[in-house]
Amino acid sequence: MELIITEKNNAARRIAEILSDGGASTTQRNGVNVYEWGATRCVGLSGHVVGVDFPEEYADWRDVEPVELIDADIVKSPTQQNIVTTLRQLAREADEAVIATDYDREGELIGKEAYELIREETDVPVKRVRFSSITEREVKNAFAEPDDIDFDLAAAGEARQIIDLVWGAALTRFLSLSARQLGEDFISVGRVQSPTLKLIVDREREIQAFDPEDYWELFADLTKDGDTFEAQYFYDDDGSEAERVWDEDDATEAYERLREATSAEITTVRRRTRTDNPPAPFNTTAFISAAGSLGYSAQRAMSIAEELYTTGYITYPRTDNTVYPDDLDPEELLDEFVATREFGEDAESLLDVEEIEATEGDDETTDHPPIHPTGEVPDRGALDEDEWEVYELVVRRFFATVAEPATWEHLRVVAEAKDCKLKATGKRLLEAGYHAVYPYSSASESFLPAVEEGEHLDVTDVELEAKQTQPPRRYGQSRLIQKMEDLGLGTKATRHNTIEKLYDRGYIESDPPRPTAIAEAVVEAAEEFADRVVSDDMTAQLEADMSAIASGEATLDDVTQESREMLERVFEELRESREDIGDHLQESLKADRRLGPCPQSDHDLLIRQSRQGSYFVGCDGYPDCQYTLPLPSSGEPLVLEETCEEHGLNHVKMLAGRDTFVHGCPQCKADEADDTEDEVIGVCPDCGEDHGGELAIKKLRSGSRLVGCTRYPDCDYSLPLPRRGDIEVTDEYCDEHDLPELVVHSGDDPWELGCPICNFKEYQARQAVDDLEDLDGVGPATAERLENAGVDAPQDLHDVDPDVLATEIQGVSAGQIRDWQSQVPEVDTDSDDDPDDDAESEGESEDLIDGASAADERAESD
DNA sequence: GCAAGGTC
Repeated sequence: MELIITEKNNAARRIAEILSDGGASTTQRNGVNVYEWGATRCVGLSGHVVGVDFPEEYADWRDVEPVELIDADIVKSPTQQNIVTTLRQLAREADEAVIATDYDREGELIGKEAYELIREETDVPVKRVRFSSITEREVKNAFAEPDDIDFDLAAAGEARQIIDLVWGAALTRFLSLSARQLGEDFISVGRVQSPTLKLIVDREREIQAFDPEDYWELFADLTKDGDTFEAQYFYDDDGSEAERVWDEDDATEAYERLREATSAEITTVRRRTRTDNPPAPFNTTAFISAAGSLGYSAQRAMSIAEELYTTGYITYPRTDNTVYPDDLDPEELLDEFVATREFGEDAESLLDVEEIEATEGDDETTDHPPIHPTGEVPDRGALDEDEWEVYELVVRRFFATVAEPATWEHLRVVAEAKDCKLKATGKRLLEAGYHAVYPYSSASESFLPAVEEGEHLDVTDVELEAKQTQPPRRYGQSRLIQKMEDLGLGTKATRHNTIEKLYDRGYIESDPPRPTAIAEAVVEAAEEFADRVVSDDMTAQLEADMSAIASGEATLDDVTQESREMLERVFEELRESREDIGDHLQESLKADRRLGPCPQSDHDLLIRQSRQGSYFVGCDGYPDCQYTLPLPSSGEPLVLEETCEEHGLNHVKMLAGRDTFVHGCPQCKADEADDTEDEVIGVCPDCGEDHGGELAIKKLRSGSRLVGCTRYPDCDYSLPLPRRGDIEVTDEYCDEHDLPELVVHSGDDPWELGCPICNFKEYQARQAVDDLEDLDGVGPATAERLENAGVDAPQDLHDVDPDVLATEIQGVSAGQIRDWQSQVPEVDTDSDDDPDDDAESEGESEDLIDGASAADERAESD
């Protein structure tokens, strides 16, 4: 038997299809797809299936001095047990193995990892095939002439693994221990994340240090035959044109002169035709950047692209390549779009030209083709709105790369009035070219009337504008990813994750990202004691070392030993300053939680955490000052830059994934609640009969709203209400619960929430279905199939027999169902479905409802 | 529990 191993399942499936001429069948072993035809088996890994780590005795951070990690052994162990087991089983049955992982350095290492697993089972020959795109020609050619694994190249990748682990783990533990930050809030450092963070911190330093300068600009309206256009004053500054006037007296003088002018003489008219070339094919960075200008975060853009890739609509989204492979025939691909409603016309217009030639970018690599549509075109209804928008972007980018250039006419006009020079520029699109199929890059025209030299135009309006120079702008996510690529930081597959990691670690917040105080402190500490780890030099050196290993000029041991010695020297410096560093880090962590002055003492209010883990606002002067304010019960609080004018407190944002919201000033929120009367809407279903409790719309000091019992805290019946919007109590009543229907007014569309009990029940049902998608390997489509089969919530999985359910649902194996079952903790379900049972634990919903609950109310009376 | 790199 011949065994073929690829880097991912998708590649295995397609290679099997090609080599078997469509005759391969799929079976599952240990929940892993294996493609079979004749005497061949093909299996996909999931990237690295083994990982490096320290031996177990180094696991406890408190027991081990961080410096000991430098010379600790490093062990490899399976991280994807199912796949490793399957690979071992298949290896035992094989007479020959072929490694067909991706054609790049990491692919070589993943291939070598597979090789080592195979070698533990058998001595059969192991070959290596390389191809840059999974097309029939490339794949068949590669398999016709197999090569050997490049062990030097794989060793280069291993050196990276070792150096990253040793530096990252040792320094992360050192900083975390010195600041006494052990649990979840450890302080991380790494070769890629830290220089990326420094980029953001350095930019922030520039912004902080920026000293704005005053300047003035002058504009005059010129009119010809009723057509008016704006011209800007300029002067000669050492041979170059300058528009900004730095001296106020000069500016007013020019202004006075221009105001006296009634006409201006055109002295120069210059026309030029400019060619505007279509963009290069998408690699990952260019794609993220284009999606960024449509409003998608890097992370979101990539996750949509991955979804489109796995469903087969676009090619592999992680690529450095900007040159289409020879196999790609643009005409053939365009043909696939001709019959479609959305793209038909554009595709046809592109096919209209004599010869189609695609653009090429500067980067040509062997990893994968540039991102382009596969030619399998989805129905618009098969995708959600975001997916369609991103898909259309990829299609149109491909269109643009095979379209004609655009041409522009640029017109520049210079006029003179009272010895003052004025200029204006206009541009007109002569040939739309690629803009006709790619509406994302700007093609806006600016109008100038046709004027001739020597002509006199009326000066109708003159304006003097006082301005200030602006600090540099913060990097947006896509700009940051671009910078990372320029500096060689991270890879196409990891850059967006690195940025996400900085958010998760509390190093940056908002978008564009702003560094927190702890981020600044970490960068400062690293700059002083471990400059390498915040510099892109470390990556540059590592790349050079890896090249040396790959070419045989150096060995893995040489390179890792030298790196370890360098880290030893860093630790010699660090040892002395451990306490100072720790103090500084702790002070910065506090600064990130500081809101502003306490109204009852000279101290500051801070965000604090109760012993039960809930967040509240408390005074730094505690226990002398015991002033507190509540915070919402869901999410992690984040201090925003913006402050409340009335109380001088920073606004607070509650981070809770999709349900993140801005809470605002906690003092304002508490005051609002104090000033709002409860509004009774009906009888409490729990205690109305026995004790006369009533339900009322309540506003809590934590900012939440709820429908709760007036006998609180004796009765804690409650239903959630949305956080925002005005609530209208209508005179229509719910037959079942005898409560008024509610309508929420916020924005343009009123939201008919209805009876609060009915609403909450629906919300819980919806939530349960959504929770299905939180299981690994369950997407929207699978969730729907599960729901149709009667699994409405993750808990329901415990009531089914995997073998039976697997026969009912297409494409789902019993193994997968068992895996999902293991992801859901089994709890004793309360058969009583009284709506307030779960009110306390429910989170916030996607549309407006929030988890206002009895827990909130309790928190305020504490 | 640390990194960065794969992939889902």
